[in-house]
Amino acid sequence: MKRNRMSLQDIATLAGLTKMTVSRYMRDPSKVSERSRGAIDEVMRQHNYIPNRLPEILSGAGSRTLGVIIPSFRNQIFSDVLEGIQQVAEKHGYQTIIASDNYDPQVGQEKIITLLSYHIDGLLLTGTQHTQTARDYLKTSGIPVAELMEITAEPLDIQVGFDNRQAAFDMTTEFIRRGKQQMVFIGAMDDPRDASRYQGMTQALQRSGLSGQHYLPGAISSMALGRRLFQQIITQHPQTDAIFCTNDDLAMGVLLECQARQIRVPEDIAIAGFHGLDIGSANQQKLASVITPRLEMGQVATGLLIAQLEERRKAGTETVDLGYRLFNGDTL
Amino acid sequence: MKRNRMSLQDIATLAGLTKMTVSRYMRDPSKVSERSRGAIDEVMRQHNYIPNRLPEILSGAGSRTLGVIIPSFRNQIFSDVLEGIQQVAEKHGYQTIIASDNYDPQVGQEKIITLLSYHIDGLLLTGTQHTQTARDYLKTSGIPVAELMEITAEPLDIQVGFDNRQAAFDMTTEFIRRGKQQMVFIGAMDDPRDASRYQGMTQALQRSGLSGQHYLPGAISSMALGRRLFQQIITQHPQTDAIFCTNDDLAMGVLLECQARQIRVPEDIAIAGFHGLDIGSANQQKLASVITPRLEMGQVATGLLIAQLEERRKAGTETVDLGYRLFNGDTL
DNA sequence: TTGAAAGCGCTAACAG
DNA sequence: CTGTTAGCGCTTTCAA
Repeated sequence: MKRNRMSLQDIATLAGLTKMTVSRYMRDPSKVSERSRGAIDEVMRQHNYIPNRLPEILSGAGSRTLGVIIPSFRNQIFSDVLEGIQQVAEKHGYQTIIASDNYDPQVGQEKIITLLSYHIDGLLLTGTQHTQTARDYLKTSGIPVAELMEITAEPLDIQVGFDNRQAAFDMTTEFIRRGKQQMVFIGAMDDPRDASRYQGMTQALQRSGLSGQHYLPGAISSMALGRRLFQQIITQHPQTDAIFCTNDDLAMGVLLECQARQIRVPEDIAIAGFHGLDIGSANQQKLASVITPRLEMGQVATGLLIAQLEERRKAGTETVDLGYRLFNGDTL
Repeated sequence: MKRNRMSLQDIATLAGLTKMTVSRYMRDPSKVSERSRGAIDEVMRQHNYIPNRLPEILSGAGSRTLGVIIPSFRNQIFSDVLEGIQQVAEKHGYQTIIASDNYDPQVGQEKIITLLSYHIDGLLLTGTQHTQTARDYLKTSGIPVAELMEITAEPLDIQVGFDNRQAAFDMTTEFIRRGKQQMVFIGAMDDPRDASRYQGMTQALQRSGLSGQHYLPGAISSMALGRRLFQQIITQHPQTDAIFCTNDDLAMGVLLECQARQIRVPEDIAIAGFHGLDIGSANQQKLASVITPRLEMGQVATGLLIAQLEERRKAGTETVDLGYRLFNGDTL
């Protein structure tokens, strides 16, 4: 019932050896004599020794720990990415320390510094929007960084994502091809991904001499939010014939509200979402969406990050575009 | 571009002081002279000093870090709990290290030991099913542990949850009150919560001289899974008139499949889910469900855990039952 | 107000 | 095969 945990020294004393022998045993039992092994085995079994990773990390060995910062836990998108990260990290024996920044680069900066103070070996970030201070710290730290979900011209190190702008451009083009003319974009937290998607839509519209509206609630997406926003939209812009949402839950909310109002989808109003979530594809009337590789982004980014760490090469920058797929469903 | 990060010593040398003075400055700038303060300020600004938390933690101060183990990131239930944990941890200046055990107590045991080796101050676990070895390590470590999502007779320290069995009992009673006789329970990963819920249903049925079926796919719940299982159920037990699911996504899958098959809900088949997710309550036909306090469980458990840590009292065990609410919706 | 010494628990390097 | 020494970078304590 002691306040202090058992140390290697304690084990060694109990086994009549020095901590060095016990240390060797821990890393590779075959490196100590049969005799010692038995003695240590016995003591260990009785005392639930908890290894202490800190001294080793403190003396400059790696920590086999990756930092992860996501905007929010309450968004399935990032849960999927996290799952991918965990899978690969676990496979390679890496721990993860996860923090969330609530979509705020300033908070993100603090989290980055905190994670660095724990001696993480590498860092996975969402998006490419970081404060200058954060960039400075990251450069000083010298650890490899992976940015997920977006592709930009200037990766810090590793970048794994897809082209949000192009995806929205393509989906919008599909709306137009089907004769829709009065499009509205519904965003959520107004993060850079939302912005790129809106930009893509605008560009596609412009190419056809059209223009569109947009709603940026600055809130986390949900079905309830989608319903609420659609009520607003249909009042303010009754001529709307197409709605493109930055997330499938928003789009499902819109779809349900259309059903409630006897608005025909897609004849009166066409709807598309983003990400290709279960919620949309399992629906009776399948939701059109841009299917994104969320799990894969986590997996690939973590794999590349660990590869850099293991090979101890600080390779040049590396960008992987995992692409996306348009799913037309029944709402387009 | 050095491989080694800057230490307090380095800063001190550059500022013409000793590391002790810089250390004091870091904790409280008013504890050093105006002169020193200026010198340190200046050096700091130029070098992005990253504090090193390890030495302090190593020498026995707390780490202000909590460990968290959840079954999976791909289940909104735990994302909500996580969010609650993060909110409170952040407010009190605590970091979290999060791991997932894929619903496997054996994996959970490993994760517990790993987290302990990082000197966490406290630990939040999902559920109350732990290996004996895990229990031994936890006791030896002496840190306070919070168990979430369930209420049992023997908490380790803190337990924050609700009565899964009673909740299912109550919901089943409601089914029966409405004349349903042929109930089927759909579980997911067959974790102890699933088991308690199934038990609650069985008890309520027995009280009325009824019995029920159950399906335990051993997979993570999803709408698609719900649809698939319902197809099986309706084939194998065509007389089924009520379906109770351990999660709302499963229930929504069932509901959609009913719609596809022109089965009237709730007249032909009544449906209820569990947790009260957006997906069910935002639906046109509102899904009956047991509404659970997921965010609150995370918040309350973390608050209690931190309170114990700050007061340095290893209080006796503490159990908080946050309850649940039945929502009858339109499917009952 | 500042400095010097000791120590947290481990492992790398070197000896025996 | 096993032991000894030194050191990672802080903070605590004691001293000046």
